[in-house]
Amino acid sequence: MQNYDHKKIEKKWHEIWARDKLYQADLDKAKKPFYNLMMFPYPSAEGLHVGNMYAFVHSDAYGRFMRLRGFDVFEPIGLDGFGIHSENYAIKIGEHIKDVSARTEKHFYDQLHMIGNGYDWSRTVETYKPDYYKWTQWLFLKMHEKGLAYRKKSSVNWCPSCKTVLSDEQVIASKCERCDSETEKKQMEQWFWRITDYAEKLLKNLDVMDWSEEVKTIQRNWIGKSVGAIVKFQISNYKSQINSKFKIQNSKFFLEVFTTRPDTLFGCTYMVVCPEHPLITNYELRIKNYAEVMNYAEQAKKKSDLERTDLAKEKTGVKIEGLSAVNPVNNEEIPIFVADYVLAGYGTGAIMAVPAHDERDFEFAKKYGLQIKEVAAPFLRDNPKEGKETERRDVVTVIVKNPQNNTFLCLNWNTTEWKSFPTGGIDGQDLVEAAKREVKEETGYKNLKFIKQLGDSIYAEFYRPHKDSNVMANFKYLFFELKNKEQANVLRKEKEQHEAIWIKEENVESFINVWNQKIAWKRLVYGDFAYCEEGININSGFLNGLETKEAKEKMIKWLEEKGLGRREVVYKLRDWCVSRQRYWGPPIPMVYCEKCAHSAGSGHGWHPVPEKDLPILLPEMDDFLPDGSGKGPLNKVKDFVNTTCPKCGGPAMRETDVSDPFVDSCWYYMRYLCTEFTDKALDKERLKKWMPVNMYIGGKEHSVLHLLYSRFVNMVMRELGYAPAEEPFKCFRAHGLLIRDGAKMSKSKGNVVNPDEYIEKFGADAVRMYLMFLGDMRQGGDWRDSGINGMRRFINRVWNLADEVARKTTNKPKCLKNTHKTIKKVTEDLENLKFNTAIAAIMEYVNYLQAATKKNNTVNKDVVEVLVKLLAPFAPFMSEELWRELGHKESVFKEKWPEYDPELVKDKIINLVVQVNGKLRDTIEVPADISEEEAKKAALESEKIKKWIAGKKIVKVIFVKGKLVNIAVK
RNA sequence: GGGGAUGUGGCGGAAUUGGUAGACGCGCUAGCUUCAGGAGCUAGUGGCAGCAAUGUCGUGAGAGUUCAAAUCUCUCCAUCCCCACCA
Repeated sequence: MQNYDHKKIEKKWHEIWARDKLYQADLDKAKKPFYNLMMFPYPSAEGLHVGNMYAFVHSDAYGRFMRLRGFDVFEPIGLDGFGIHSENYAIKIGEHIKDVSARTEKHFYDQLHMIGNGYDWSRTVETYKPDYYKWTQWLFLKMHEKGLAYRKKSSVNWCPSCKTVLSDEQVIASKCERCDSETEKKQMEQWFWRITDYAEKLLKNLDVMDWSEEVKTIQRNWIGKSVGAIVKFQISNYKSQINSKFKIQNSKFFLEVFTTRPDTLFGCTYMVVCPEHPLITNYELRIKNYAEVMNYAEQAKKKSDLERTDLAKEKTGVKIEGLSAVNPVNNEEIPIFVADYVLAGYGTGAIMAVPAHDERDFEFAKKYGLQIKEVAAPFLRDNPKEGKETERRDVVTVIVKNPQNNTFLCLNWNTTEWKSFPTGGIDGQDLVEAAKREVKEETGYKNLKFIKQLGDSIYAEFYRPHKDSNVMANFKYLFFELKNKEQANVLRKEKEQHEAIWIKEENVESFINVWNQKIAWKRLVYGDFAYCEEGININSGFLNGLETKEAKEKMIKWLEEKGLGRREVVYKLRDWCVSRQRYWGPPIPMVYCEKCAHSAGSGHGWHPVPEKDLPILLPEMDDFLPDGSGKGPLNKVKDFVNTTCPKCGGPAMRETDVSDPFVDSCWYYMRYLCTEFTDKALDKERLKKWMPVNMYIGGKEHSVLHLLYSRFVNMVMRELGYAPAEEPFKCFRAHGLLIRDGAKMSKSKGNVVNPDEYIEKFGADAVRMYLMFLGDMRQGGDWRDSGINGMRRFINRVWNLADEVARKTTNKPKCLKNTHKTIKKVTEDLENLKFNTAIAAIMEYVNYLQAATKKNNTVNKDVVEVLVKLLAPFAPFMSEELWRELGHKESVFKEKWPEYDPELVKDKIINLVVQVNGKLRDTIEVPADISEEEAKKAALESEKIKKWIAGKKIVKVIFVKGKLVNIAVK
C-alpha cells in the first residue's frame, strides 16, 4: 500500500462532510447540547496566524471528543472583522477596507476549512455585516434604555496615530494596544458603558468560576477592589476658623479623601490634591500663590501619561499657600499641596498623606521637609502559646558601636538560637539609663555615649519557655558609641547565657537573627523608611495599642459618628469608553437634536434611534481616513449626519462615532445561536437551551478586554431576560503562546509559520497533531520545522498498520490489556485537555501494535477500530477514511467513544520497587495485591538487596501498596 | 515596585495526592534494506568510570523537612507575562 495521500483524502471528506451536514447541530432538537466555543479571529490580510490555528485545533479536538461521547456539539466560527487593526492595514496598503475585508474573509474561511475543524458552517457571523451590526446597534439601544450607556466629558485616552479615543483596557503601559504609539490624555465628551455598576458582581463571581486561575487573578487585579474610608478634612485659611462651626453638609469647605488606612489618620501630616482637582479653582481667591499653583497644575496636565507615571522621576509638587486643612482627629492644621503623584481618576483625586506609612508620601515629605509621624509600630505575633498568660513588658535594645574599628556589640546566646544586640527590661527607668545598665550587666562595658533613638516602638508577642508564659514586648532601640573598652565584672549567670562579641559593621545584618532588631539595624544604616505593613497603633490617641484591623474599624466608626467620614469601597475599574472616531465600526445609534437640548424638559438633546430604523448603515466612503479633529470620518458625510429628530421631528444630527470593536465581540457567542432570526437579535429559548458556553478556549491576552466585557454584557442581557445565566462561559481555559525555534513569531523577524504551506505539504492531520503534540496547551509550544516530519511519519505508520491488519478478524487479540490502558489514558487526558500526552500514549500504543503485528499476529480489526476512534479527534481525515475502509457506512464521528474495562486495566503482576535508603536497588516481580508482610519478605530475600544491607542495622521498612518497599538502614 | 508563571538530556517536552526522573517525539550513532533520496526497518542514545555486570553523579543555585524530594518549606538567581505613583 502507498503512503497516506492527504490531498486526495482531505478533499474527499471535505465534500462528503459538507454534503451530509455532519457538523451542523440541530439547535432546537439537540438532546445533549454542548457549546464548544473558540475565540473568533480578527481577520488580517496576511491570513490566519498559526497561533490562532494552534488554539483552534485544540478546541476542535475537544469538541470532537465530546461529539464522540454522545453530545450534540455546536462548534461555530466567525470573523471579528470590524476594527482599527483591519482598517489601519487597509490604509497602509492603500486599498479600501471593504475590498480588503471581502478578500480576507474568503482567505480566512478557506484556511479554517482546510485545517479540518468541525465547524457548523451554516451559522457563521461576521461583525462587519449589516445583519450582525444591526444587532450590535440594538445592543447599544438596550444599554441606553437601561441607563448603562451615557455621555460624559472626561479625560480619555487618545491615540494620535489612530486618531481616536481608546478604552483604558486598550492602553498598555501608556501605549496604544493596536499601533503601539504613545497615547495622550484629552478632555473629550464620549459615550461610556457603565461597567462599574457591575464591579462587585464581576469580582465576586470569579470565586466560583471554572476558569484558568491566572486569568481570574488578572481580572481581580484589574477590577482592583480596595476597602477603606472616605475622610472629610475641613479646609481653613486662618487659625480662628479651625473650631468654628461649618456645616458638615457644606462640602465646599471640606476636602474629601479616600484611604485604605484610616487607622493611620493620626499620622497624616499634610494633604495632596491632583492637578485636576476643583479645590484649586474653587478657592482661587484664597490661594496666595494661585499663579504658581495653576502653573504647576497646567504643566502636569500637559504631560503625557508616560511622563507622569515615570517612577524613576523625583516627586514634585507645590504647596498651596493660604489654604490649610484640619486633621479631624487631633485638630492639627496641616498644609495642602498639589502634586502629580496623585491621580484624578482614582478615589477622590485627593489624599491624606501619612509619610511614616506610605512610601510615596515618605519620599515627598523627605523632599519638602514635612513632618513624619510614626503611628503604626511593626508587630509580629510569633507563636504565643494559647491559654497562657501574657505579660506586658517594656524592653530596650541597645546598639553599641566601637568607632575605633567600626564594630558593633552583639550577643551570641548559648541558651537559645538568638544572635542579638544587648536587650533588657526597662522597669520604669529612664530609657537611656536602662540601656546603659543593661549593657553593663550583660557585657561589662560601662562608658557609653548616647547618640540617638532609632524609630519608635516595635512590638512582638512570643512564648518564653523558661517562664512558661507569653510576653507582649514593646521594644525601643537606642544607639550608643563606646567611649572606651573599660569593663565592669559580669556575673557568671550572665556569662553562661551568652557571649559578648564585636561584629564588623558589614557582617551585622546577616549575624543578627531577631526580626525586630533587623528593622532597627536597617533604620540605623539606611535611615528611616516608611513602614507600610500592618502593626500596632502608637501616638494615636484613642487607637493606641490596637492592631491595624481593629484600629481601622474603630476609626471608621468614630468618623461615621462625627459625620466626618464613612466606610467606602473603591474600584480601579472605570467605565468603558465605547466611542471611536473611526470609520470601520458600527455607527452608534444616537441622534442629537439642538432644539430638544434647549427646550425645557428634554434633557441633553440626545435621543436613541428607534429600533425599527436599524441598522444605521455605514455609508460608503472613498476617503475613510480619520482626520484627528476629534470627530469620526462619518462627520464628513452630510447625508449621513443630517437626519430628523426622533422626538420632535425637527432637523437633527447623527452621532458620527462608531463603537469599539470589543462591543462587537462582547455578544457574538449569543448571536451564533440565533443567526437565522432576522427580526430579533436573540431568541430567549435558544439561549436557554445552549447558554452558557460549556467550553471556551482562547488567549489570555483578552483577560481584561473581551472576557471582562463579555461577562458584563451577559449580566445585563440576563437582567433583560435574554441570557439564562449571569456568566456566559462556564469553563474557560487559556492557551499559551506558540513560538518558533525558541523565539516569538513576528512579521519583522520573518519567522511566522504559514499554516497553508505545511497543510499542503504534510496534510492537515499532521499539522493538527503536531500542534497538539508540542507541549501542554496551557503552556504554549515551540514550533520546529524538524519536528513535523516525525508526525507525518507517525501518520504513515498508522495508515500502513491499519492496512496490514484491517482484514484480520478471526483470532482473538491478545493485546487487550494495552488497548484498554490506552483508552483510559487518552480519555482522561482529553478530559483534562492534555492533548500532548494523549497523543504520546497513542504513539506508544501504535509502536506496541506494530511490534505485536510483526511478532505473532495478535492484532486484528477490532483493535484497529479502537485505534481509529482514539485518533479521530486529532486526525479526523485519516480516521474517517480508515473507518470507512474498515467497512462502516456511517461516519466515525457518529460512533461511540470506546470504553475501557477497569478489570483489564489492572495489572496482576507488578514490578515491585525495592529501595535501600531511598535509592533504587532492585525491582522484583510480584502479584499486584501482595501483602505488606510478603512484600517485605520478598524484598529482604533479594540477592541484590542482601548485598546492600549486609552488616547494617535495619531501622525501618516502608511499604507502599502496589508500588515499593524501602529499607532504611544505618 | 506589586501580582502571576516558568526553570528537567543536544532540542521540544513527560513525570507534581512526595514513591523506578527523562514517557513520547526531534536529532544523533550503528546495522539492515534500498542505494538517487529530506524514504523504510532494527538496535542504541543524561553525564562520568567500566569490555560488562554494575557503580556514581544528576531536574536553575543553596539550605531544610522526610525512610524517600523535579514534586513540600525557606533563601537566592534567571527568563517570560500582566499591572504599575490605585492612596
